[in-house]
Amino acid sequence: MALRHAVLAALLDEELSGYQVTKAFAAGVANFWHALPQQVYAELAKLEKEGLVAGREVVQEGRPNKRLFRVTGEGLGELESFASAAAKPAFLREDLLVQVQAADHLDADVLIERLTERYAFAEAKAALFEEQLRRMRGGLDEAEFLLRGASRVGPYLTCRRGRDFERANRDWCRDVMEVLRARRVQVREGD
Amino acid sequence: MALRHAVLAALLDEELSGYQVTKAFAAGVANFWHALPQQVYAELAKLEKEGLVAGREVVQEGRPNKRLFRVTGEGLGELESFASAAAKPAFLREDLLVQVQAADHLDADVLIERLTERYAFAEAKAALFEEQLRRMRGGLDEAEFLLRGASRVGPYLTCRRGRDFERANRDWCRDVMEVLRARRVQVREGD
DNA sequence: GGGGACATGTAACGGGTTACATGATTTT
DNA sequence: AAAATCATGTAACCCGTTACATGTCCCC
Repeated sequence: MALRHAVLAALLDEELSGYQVTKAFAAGVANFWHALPQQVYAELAKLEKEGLVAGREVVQEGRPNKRLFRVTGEGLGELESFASAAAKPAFLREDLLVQVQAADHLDADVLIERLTERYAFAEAKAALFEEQLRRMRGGLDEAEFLLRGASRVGPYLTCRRGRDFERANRDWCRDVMEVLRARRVQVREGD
Repeated sequence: MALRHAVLAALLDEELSGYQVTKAFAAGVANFWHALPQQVYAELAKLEKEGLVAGREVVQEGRPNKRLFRVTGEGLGELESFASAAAKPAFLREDLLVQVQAADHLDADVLIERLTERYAFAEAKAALFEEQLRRMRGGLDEAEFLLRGASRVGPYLTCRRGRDFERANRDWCRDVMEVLRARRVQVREGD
């Protein structure tokens, strides 16, 4: 039941529409949680009914009207009690890990295709995160920003975790490919 | 729908009972997937009905009888076609990330408690993985084992990913705590 | 005698994913 | 003219989690 808290956390620093929240949670750039648009809209409706967020209609010209949401005092309380309870650690749950687990029984070429794809994805996502971090830092170097920066450090720290996660995925893909290629050569020499 | 493939992958190298598979998937040490006992038993039943695994009754003395499962030719085919399709990349989905995202609006002490807990958990899990890796390597150093080792490298490579994931979690917790503490001091100086 | 391993499930619930739906406006 | 962006949902399904259930044997 952490989606509700993720949505609340996303709304802490600025008033956003459901659409903007879904963009923050978009598959490619989600830095601290992931959710589909349908989930976000449903969760916002629930949160509003419970008084944890408040929405206001904004009439627009040239594009559809929208509803902007902000976190209420009760909403912040909900987040506080969420942070007071022990967080459940997450597990790695990647299709690719299952495939590599079976590596010794599968065709190496097929696996290398999968690893190449994942490598590219991880590289691209890490670059996106890196770009976001650069923008958040502004002109400051990281230590300076984290210690004395005026802006919020929470989003920066979660984004950094996202970047490092994808870097680790990238490096792992690279290493696994190296091993598979080396062993394939090994097998040929053994013939 | 990757649980079925995770179960198949777990059975590739040895015949196992449902209970042994659940142990392989146990929360603390799951190196490439995570599943609860109920899921494993249900999945094994389905896989057997579909002919992807074959079970045989083993009568035991002094403890309950058990059923050992092995992957059939069809089961291996299923895994092959699974590996042929593009794997969906996973997302980080950690309660703690949500909590840190909201760090600037929450009590630092409470967050540091959460981070300390997660740090200890990550450290312990990384150590477990490291121990497993050491056992798999036997006497060989890693490069030697991966290149010329006779045993299966798939499980080793996924376990290494698990270890590095938890190390990254640990280091991130450490860094975040450092930032929160430094900024707390900063705030006091600003008074 | 109690707790932990061994061994295998059923049932209910809730959250996440997939598919579908609508409609205006801006960009290519 | 087609595709992408803005903007918001409904409905069905599957999977994962939580809670509950049962019984033996071994070790402290």
